[in-house]
Amino acid sequence: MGTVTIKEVAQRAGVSPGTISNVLNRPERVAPATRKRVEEAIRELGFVRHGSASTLRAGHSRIIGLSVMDIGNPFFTDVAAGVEETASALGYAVILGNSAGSLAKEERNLRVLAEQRVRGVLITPSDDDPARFDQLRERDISVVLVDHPAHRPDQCSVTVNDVGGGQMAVAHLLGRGARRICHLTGPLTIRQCRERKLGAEQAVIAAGLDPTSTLELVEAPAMTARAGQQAAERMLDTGLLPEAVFCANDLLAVGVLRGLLLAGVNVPDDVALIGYDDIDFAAASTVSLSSIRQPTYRLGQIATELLLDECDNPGTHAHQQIMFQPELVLRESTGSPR
Amino acid sequence: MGTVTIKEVAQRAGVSPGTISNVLNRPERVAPATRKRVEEAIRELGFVRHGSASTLRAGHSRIIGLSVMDIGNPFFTDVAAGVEETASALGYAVILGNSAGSLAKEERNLRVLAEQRVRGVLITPSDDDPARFDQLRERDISVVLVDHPAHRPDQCSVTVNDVGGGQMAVAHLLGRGARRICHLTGPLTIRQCRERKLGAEQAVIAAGLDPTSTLELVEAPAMTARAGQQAAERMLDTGLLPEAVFCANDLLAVGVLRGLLLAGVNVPDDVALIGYDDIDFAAASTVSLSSIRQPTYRLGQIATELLLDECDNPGTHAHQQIMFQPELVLRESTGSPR
DNA sequence: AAATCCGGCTAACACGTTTTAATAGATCAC
DNA sequence: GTGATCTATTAAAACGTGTTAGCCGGATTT
Repeated sequence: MGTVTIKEVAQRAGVSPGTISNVLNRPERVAPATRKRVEEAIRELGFVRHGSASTLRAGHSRIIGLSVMDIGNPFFTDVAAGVEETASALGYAVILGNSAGSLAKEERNLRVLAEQRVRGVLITPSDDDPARFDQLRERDISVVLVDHPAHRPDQCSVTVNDVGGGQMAVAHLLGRGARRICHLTGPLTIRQCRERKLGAEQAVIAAGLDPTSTLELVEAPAMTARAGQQAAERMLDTGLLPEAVFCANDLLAVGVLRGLLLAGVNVPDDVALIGYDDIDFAAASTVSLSSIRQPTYRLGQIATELLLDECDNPGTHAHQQIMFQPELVLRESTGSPR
Repeated sequence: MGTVTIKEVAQRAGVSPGTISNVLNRPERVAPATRKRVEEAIRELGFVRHGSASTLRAGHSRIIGLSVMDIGNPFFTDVAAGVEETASALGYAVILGNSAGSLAKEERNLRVLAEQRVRGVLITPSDDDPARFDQLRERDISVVLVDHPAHRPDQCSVTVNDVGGGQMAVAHLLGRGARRICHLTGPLTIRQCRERKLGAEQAVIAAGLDPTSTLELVEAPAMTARAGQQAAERMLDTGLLPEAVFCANDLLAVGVLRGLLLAGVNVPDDVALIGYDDIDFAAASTVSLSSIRQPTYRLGQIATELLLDECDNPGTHAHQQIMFQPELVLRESTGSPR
């Protein structure tokens, strides 16, 4: 039938099944001559190792789990690409789970991962409760937090400095001479939004200015282009436009841009505009968008490397909380030449 | 330690391990009273089934594989979301593989999936060679093709009518009175591009017009916004703008839009513009973009349902080649009110 | 009352691999 | 030439679950 086992390979090569296993897992322990014979038999019979049997005996699989909050968001997609490529290069497969912001779905995904006895889990948690992960770690499943800081020292995490990103953005606007800045944030229940806002405030203070008069906060109900356009329309209604707008998200920024351009406002001369994330579209917009770039792909890559190091070298592994620095990308929307 | 087995649950509930297995797999065969006792024991001990042991014994897993061409493309992301959600609801996990257009990576991904003895595979193949899938099917792994037509009647596939989509787009432009239309396509090695182009030509013929004088073909080297903008700049250089442009892709269309607007061309009054895919950004663009919408999420959903039906009911399953119809979405770039 | 049936449960083997302890053969020191 | 050391291989025992055949006791039939 379709299923050819280690035993048949052994018979074909004239050795015992144990030797086949050695060829597969510790090739250096087997004499070159027999190794060659075995490899030939494997090819002739089209043998492929039964991963489940392997996992059952070894106690752990060569699969890692990845649970993200929103598979539709380019940020997470880029992270996922980094994870997939890194894991694949090291011989690991990736099981993908999309929690879609729902805790119930996240729980269910983690349960599936536990059933599969995955080697480890990468997760961008929906909330701040660390209890769920302990449940996994009791089962010898390593966990690395992605885009979320670890609460405990014996836990790896990979994040990007959101406070620093907010600071950069607003410092840039201040440097261009803006003194009445609007910060259009997303829901402040989102940690990233809170920190970017904090960074914005710090930049104002660092410049020796008064935060309350310099920075006006507007909280959008969602981080979408539609919400951004609505926010822009409300600004226009008040009659007093800010000199610059810092959006917590490129999608918001794109919406604001559209709203302003439709009303005949000149960007960047009347109002300067900067977003966050540097999604592909930021560069392609009618007025190309200045933004804060995050090393998304690298985020996934490093998280995966940390996870697999923790799995493969449990003795020497040192838990790390890595924080990347974002990068200011200047384009037309804050007055840079294209 | 962390690992609690069926045996311990059995002891706790005062039954044999076989009964636990029955509770998990055929609950109706066990008396309500004992079932309740077992379920309680499971909860108390925090038992979770060992997926690999289960797979080994049962001969198949509760995992399906998904191999896509480009995880960064919103089209595939949306398909993946449909797959993930549908599979998850039916108790299946999804292993994600990104072939990134490389056949070698695709091969490697399929190998990993074969090792895991996945229940089935959803794949958007990089080329037209059907031999690779036969290799899987010999191992009792079902295969459903996504966004690619099946060559054989005993093979399921789910596609979207690309010829029809091209037809719709150009018919709409003709209906607005355009008689000099530019079709900006992507590389014609891509099947989808070839078919959309064919549809465009058919629409012209159906309107009783001459294809060669009505439709000008421009082939972009890539389907990106940058390539679109460059194409627009070349059109402007010639001095003779078309009355309308049909792009094989929204990203191309966004680039064209940017190029035209920067040159002071009015869209849609001077040049009408329509894209393909209806990515989120199409609606958010400065001049919102008319486009051809594909039922991406549903594509993933139906493909998954077909696959699991083929797995669970091998007797009654009827292989199907399903083709969805795309949908015309009208916005400002072809003159519709916003 | 004996024969039959049936629901509910158990015992035990099988799935394909990894790993440990043991074996046989070869090499080496003395 | 004898015993010790080392190398290449093997036999056999796990890993945790699913499944099959069979057992037991009570209910139903004749």
